[in-house]
Amino acid sequence: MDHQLVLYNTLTRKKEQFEPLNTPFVGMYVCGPTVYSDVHLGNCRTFVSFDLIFRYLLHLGYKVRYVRNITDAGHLEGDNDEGDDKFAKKAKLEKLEPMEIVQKYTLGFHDMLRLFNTLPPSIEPTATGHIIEQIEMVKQIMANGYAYEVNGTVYFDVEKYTREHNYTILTNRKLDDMLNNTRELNGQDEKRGRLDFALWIKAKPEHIMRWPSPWGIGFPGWHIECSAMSSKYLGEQFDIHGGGMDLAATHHTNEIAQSQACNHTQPAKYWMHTNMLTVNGARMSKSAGNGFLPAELFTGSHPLLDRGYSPMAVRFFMLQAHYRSTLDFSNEALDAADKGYRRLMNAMALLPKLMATAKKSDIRIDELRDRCYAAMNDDFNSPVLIAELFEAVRMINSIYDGKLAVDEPILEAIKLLMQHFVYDVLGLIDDQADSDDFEKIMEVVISLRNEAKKNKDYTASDRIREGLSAMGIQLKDSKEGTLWNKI
RNA sequence: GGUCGGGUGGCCGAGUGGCUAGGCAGAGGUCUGCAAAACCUUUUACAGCGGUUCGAAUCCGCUUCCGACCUCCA
Repeated sequence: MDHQLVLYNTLTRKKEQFEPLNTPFVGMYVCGPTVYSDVHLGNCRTFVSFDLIFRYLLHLGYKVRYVRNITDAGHLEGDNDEGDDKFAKKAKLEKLEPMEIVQKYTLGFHDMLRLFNTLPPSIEPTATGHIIEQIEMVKQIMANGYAYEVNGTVYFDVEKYTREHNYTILTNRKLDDMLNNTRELNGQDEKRGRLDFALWIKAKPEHIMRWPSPWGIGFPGWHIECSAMSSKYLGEQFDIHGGGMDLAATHHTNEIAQSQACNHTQPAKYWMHTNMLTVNGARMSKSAGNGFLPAELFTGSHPLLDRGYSPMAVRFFMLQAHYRSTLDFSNEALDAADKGYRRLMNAMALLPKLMATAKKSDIRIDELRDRCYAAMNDDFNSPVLIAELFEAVRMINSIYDGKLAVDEPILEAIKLLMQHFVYDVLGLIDDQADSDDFEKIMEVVISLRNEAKKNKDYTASDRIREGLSAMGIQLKDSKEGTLWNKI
């Protein structure tokens, strides 16, 4: 691979040269959603971020196997291995089977991500589909001496693990502080150590999602599924493990411990964490009730939203910030992003209309292309990439206006550059593209208006323009002809 | 309380020891029947206080404010 891709590794807390374990193959595992409720915009940001990463790795020519799980079992309300099962609780609330809940929100999740134009992962395994693998992994961890069973529940022995390994390697927290700050053990707790977590949980009689195991009827703990499924599909060691930053401290820390205890190896070479979407400075979260649902986002039917925004405008908004920075949501910010997105798309629409007129042009397109790659190679810096692409937008507009002359090879290079970065890497598409029929109707309307203009019948031409404007179609006259777009 | 990350112009958001990020908004201009778009020019910055340095928004220290994680969340 001829590139200098550098990415930030949470494990080492610095940017590192990206060197896959087995070039050109790349294994990437990303923690997917727990499908017991609608995804909100914050969830989507994470998956859009990893979509950008996936797309860029593909663009560089890697053969990427992208695995993203669906958590459909074992995720309790309290992470201290207590509380109700999320699916059972929701099922009771909606008077449905737990798997109906899973199906409903899995479909909703897929619909939402399709609207954001994310590429589907190579494999999307579910926790319930891998109970056997999880049981096998728990057995191996026990055999290796890092887990113990109490009354049908199996716990991971964190204190034993810390004697040989660095449990907090991912977050660099001090174990003593964690021990002092962890919630008091309640009376009925069976755990030996307060940091121990459940690998397998005994099902109470009323618990619906249940499977037989060597320790009795029960269900898997939340963390074990990712360890079991990532090693099944990507091997005991793979390249990239990703997820939201909020997962690093608990979920990913436990994943590393489980894999290490089972396979005697670090599961992933690079750990990547995406930052949170915030609203008025506070994290968008399910419990805070400040999250937006798809329908609310698109229609603007939420108290915090002034109007609706298209999924592509929102994707552009997200990509204008770096994935490791928090991104603050506001109507003003979305409005600005929407306009910038339209400016970019209008330039893309102009691209096929451009003509090479010069024998030789002095546009330095190769320098611009180098800067685009440099931006993405620097830890997937999409905001800088977008800034560079706006350079190209200005070029495209100037060429169209006849203010800039371009020769054939350079014009082709510009087209290819935009194709690659706007469509392939950023994954943006024009959400206002219309059917051929509609395009043809508009051609007729515009030619009628231009005839009226030619005859200086401005009353007629303005009536046409105003009529279209009332429908949300904006006309733009120029020497080269009349363009239109929807507002 | 512990750990970590931030405070950049009207808004969003990159950058990071010396060279205009970019988008949106504002101002002026070119073009145009008018409008819009486009193009050109342009105003407003790096939380505060010290220190290092020829030079700091960028490094160091202190102060202050905000956020995240430590409890379910991407």
